[in-house]
Amino acid sequence: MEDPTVISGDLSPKQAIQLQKDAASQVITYDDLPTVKTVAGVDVGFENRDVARAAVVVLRLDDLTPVEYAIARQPVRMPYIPGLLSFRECPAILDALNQLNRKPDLLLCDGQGIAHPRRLGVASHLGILTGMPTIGVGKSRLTGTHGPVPDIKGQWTPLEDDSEVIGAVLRTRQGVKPLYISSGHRVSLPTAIEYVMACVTRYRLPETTRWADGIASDRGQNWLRAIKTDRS
DNA sequence: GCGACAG
DNA sequence: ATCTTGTCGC
Repeated sequence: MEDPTVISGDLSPKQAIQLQKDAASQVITYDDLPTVKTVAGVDVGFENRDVARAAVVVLRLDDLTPVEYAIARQPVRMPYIPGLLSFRECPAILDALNQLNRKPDLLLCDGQGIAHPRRLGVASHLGILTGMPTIGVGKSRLTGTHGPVPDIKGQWTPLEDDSEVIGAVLRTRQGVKPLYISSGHRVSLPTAIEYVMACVTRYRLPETTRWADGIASDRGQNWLRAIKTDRS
């Protein structure tokens, strides 16, 4: 393994796991990010199981207005294996990110950050690959345990693995299942929670994720015409 | 050996 | 992730 972070071609599960162990040591879990003016949401949808469609939507943090988006389609190379999600989705995401005119200051990814068996969920892996600050926003648990979460918007409970805090189980809205937040790269857990809440309005998912979901999935056209694109 | 298991 | 209608609750 020359560069332990590169995803080149198809890897066997064993190779992928070894790469994760090597790359995990490069993850930064303290705050090392610039002033955040724009936040992007990234998500991947699938067309007929064999084509991945990644969507990246950049929003202004102050009013959560979308300012730019990009979509990338790529043939699927790896199957979905719990713990190895990034190898399946990152190629398409990187492609979409490269299409942006201006890089966002922060990335909110669907899936875990360091709340992962080897501390390298898709958000952390994407952070290492791009060098960008990232946060993991999972809709369900991959690993770790936690106590009950108060049913009050903004409240959270630590997610831990062997008495190590790897994330937070956050109630983004009363009466709905909580979200699993964790540091991706260059963002601490407290800061991650703050930014996620800053992107939440009246729904369970932050606006970044809602926009990316909509565009990555089928009815993307409906969401696209709602964006006043400033691209040619 | 028997579960658990992001999207 | 994706397949899918109506329905319960604030």
